[in-house]
Amino acid sequence: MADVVIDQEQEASDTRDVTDLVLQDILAGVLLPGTWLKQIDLERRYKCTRPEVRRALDRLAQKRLVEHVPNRGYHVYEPDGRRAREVSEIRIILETAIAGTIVQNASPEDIDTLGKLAEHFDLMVLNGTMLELYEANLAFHRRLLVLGGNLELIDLITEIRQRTSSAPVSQWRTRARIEQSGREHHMMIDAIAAGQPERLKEVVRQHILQN
Amino acid sequence: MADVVIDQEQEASDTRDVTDLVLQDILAGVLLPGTWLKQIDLERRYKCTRPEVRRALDRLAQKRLVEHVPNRGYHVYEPDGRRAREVSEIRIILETAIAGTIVQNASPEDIDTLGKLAEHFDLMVLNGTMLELYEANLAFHRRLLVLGGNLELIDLITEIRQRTSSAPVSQWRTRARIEQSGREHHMMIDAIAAGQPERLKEVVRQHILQN
DNA sequence: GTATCCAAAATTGGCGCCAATTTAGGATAC
DNA sequence: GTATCCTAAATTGGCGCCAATTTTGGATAC
Repeated sequence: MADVVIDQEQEASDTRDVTDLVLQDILAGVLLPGTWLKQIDLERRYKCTRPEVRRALDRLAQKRLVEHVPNRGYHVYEPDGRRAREVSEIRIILETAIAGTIVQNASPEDIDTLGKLAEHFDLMVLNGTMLELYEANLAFHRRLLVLGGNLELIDLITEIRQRTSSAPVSQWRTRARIEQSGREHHMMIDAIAAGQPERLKEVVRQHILQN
Repeated sequence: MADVVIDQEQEASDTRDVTDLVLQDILAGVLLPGTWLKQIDLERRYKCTRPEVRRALDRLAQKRLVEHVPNRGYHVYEPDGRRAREVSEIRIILETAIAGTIVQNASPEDIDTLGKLAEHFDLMVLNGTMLELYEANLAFHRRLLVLGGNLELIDLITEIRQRTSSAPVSQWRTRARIEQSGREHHMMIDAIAAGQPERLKEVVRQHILQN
């Protein structure tokens, strides 16, 4: 397993927490699975102190994005096929479960908003960075879930979604797949507009399985 | 909001983590909602150092069992009706979703094991402490979920189950309700033995709603 | 040439100190 | 007697040091 390579210093964006910064680098594929996260490296990389690094690592270990080996350190989790499959299954259960409510609650304005977010995603596919794309995707799905009316569920899905994304590169590698994701977003909106919950469920299922 | 009252010192069980100790005291209702968790108090109560206390508090805050107010401290979350309802809804979604798989996978030995665990729960209703009862209940449900075949799902349910338990006293207050829980466990087993997933789902739904 | 052992360097992780902020209590003014 | 301000005590939380453990590199023996 390779160590963290500090090739370029990153601007200290003081507003955001170190935990988020590390998390984003893992999700963006900058910190690859298996990478040992040495405290000194992170300290320099994110221009922060030792305790901050340790807090971040502990939190990420709690979220099971990194593994903690006592007296050895922390390293990014290796992709686990079984686990990824199980998380997908859970996501399908949760996200299809509220499809009915979403279809019921969606007003024309909501559908319009979703359309804008889907188009924003398409735009980021062409002109955005990996992170912007990731966030555009998150924004669309978050807005969709809001219509489900269960705030706790949104947090939960956001959380478990991060658990699989420890292999972001392998999942999002092909442009064709990303473009397909964009099309599926519009298919979801169409299903909602048509008032067809079953169709929405099917698209969501495919969307999660193909990610 | 009252502060932590240190009436009796607790034996230092060195094997277990401070986080778990605080967690259990919250679940057991020793640390009531609203209680301010002062670092010095916890330090003395659990015979541990300052950094250990802080790590525990940070973890519990991540799990949203306590709330962190910067420069003020941490306090146990007040019960939130909306949130409790939403968590119940999520639990119903997840636990009924795998009912079919559970019925399919359950062997006669599994049913036998479940029966023993259900009986153990009944026994604890009579002779056990609140914590033992809580753990007996957890053991039964965990064994049940194992039959669902999704390990990730078990962890997830265990996790979100803790989120509502911030009001353990109000939920488990009456003995009648606890005994009803015990009966429902047996009803679940019966439904599994009879190979009736729909009946299992219904019992699970009621079980969660009445908790 | 390869395996083993030992020592030095590096890394993790426990712990306590102290500054910054907040809270409580009392003195003063009205 | 009550409200306001100010001071002192208490609490949080940032930060760095140092011991314990692990890893690495090299010297030695076979």
